[in-house]
Amino acid sequence: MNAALALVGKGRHFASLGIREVTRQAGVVPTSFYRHFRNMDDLGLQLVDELGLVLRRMMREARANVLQADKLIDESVGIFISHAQNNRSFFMFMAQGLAGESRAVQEGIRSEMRYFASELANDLRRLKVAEHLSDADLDMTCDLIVRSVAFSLTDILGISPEDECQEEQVRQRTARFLQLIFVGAAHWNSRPS
Amino acid sequence: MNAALALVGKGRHFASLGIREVTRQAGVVPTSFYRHFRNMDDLGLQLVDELGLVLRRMMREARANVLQADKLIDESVGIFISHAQNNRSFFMFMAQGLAGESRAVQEGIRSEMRYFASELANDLRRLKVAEHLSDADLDMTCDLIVRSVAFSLTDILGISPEDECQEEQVRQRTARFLQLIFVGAAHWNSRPS
DNA sequence: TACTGATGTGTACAAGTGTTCACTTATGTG
DNA sequence: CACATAAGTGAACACTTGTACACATCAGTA
Repeated sequence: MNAALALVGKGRHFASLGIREVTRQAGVVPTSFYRHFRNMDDLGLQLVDELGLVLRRMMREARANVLQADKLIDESVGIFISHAQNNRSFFMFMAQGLAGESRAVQEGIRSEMRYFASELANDLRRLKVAEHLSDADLDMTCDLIVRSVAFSLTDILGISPEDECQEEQVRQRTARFLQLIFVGAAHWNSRPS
Repeated sequence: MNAALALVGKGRHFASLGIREVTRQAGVVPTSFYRHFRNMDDLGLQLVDELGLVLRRMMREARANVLQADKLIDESVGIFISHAQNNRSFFMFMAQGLAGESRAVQEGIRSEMRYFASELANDLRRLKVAEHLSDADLDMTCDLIVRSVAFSLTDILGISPEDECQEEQVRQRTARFLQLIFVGAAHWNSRPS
């Protein structure tokens, strides 16, 4: 699994990886692959599981650092971006998998995102942000937030890891997206549709 | 190019396609490939160009049908979704390319999206929507809109083309995302950051 | 100690891959 | 018509690929 991630991190697309290629990178003979996975899709699924762990770690760190609501957005975006930089390969795999060729992997990542969004909704409720929103509307808002941040992945992963300048740009743009969404949520009841 | 699109439409990922595979699907001998493309990346780039045409057609149709601002969102989302259904393979290619392995294709699609967002900003100016926004803020808003709609691609392309029920669901959710963003934009100046 | 289950190894094979070369066949222009 | 240019062909090359099988090595346990 680390070998596959390493290749993805080097710019390869997961869908184009072969068993031999992965085992070669792992320093192991091709046949050993079958001791652990039935095929590449299987490996992909297990990677999704591990991706879940990474995301949960990130959520925990965010919850620990974001105590009051005023610096919520900048703080969270910062944590997200630094996690994306520190686990580049994982997040590349995630970005690829969203439109990948294994339906199962696709659904797995999508489900991780849904879980993330629902946890975010819980946190916002707890922080007494957006108390006027119905549960459904809050869920919708959080879904949009998670999607926007996920899309920023393509921005972050597209720039070189040490280009502080561009990174700062992405950080600010992402934060403004979220601010815009929050403003929308704050005034949502005025147009309950 | 049609052959490659056809394979993508069948669920394959562009990054995993080979020259022989594509020419086989095209009913042509492998060597003929080199008469038209230098390699698969080249083919991908030419597909991006054609994707640009598809998007422009879509924009033209949207401009023709959205005359007044009140039904703007529902109308536009409808047009987008019907185009996505009618050019499934093209939009699949687009979704894949955003995190694909060819940096050039990635940049090409991204640039199409930027163009789309800037045209959208023009239209909104012309329709006198959000007149209170600065140019930069309007650009930012349109960027977020385009991203949200693009993300909905993964939703639409993930469901079967004739599942009207799920399609309607995606349509409504996407429209509500956009409404939320518009509400945010309408009240943006109250928190100019 | 002897055994067992998990992991890794080496060999083998048939099939698929990208790319090259010299060739034929259309198509449209002077 | 003759001719240039574009498009397609077939054979050949050196590799790579997925997968199967029998065998080796190691850890931990009874």
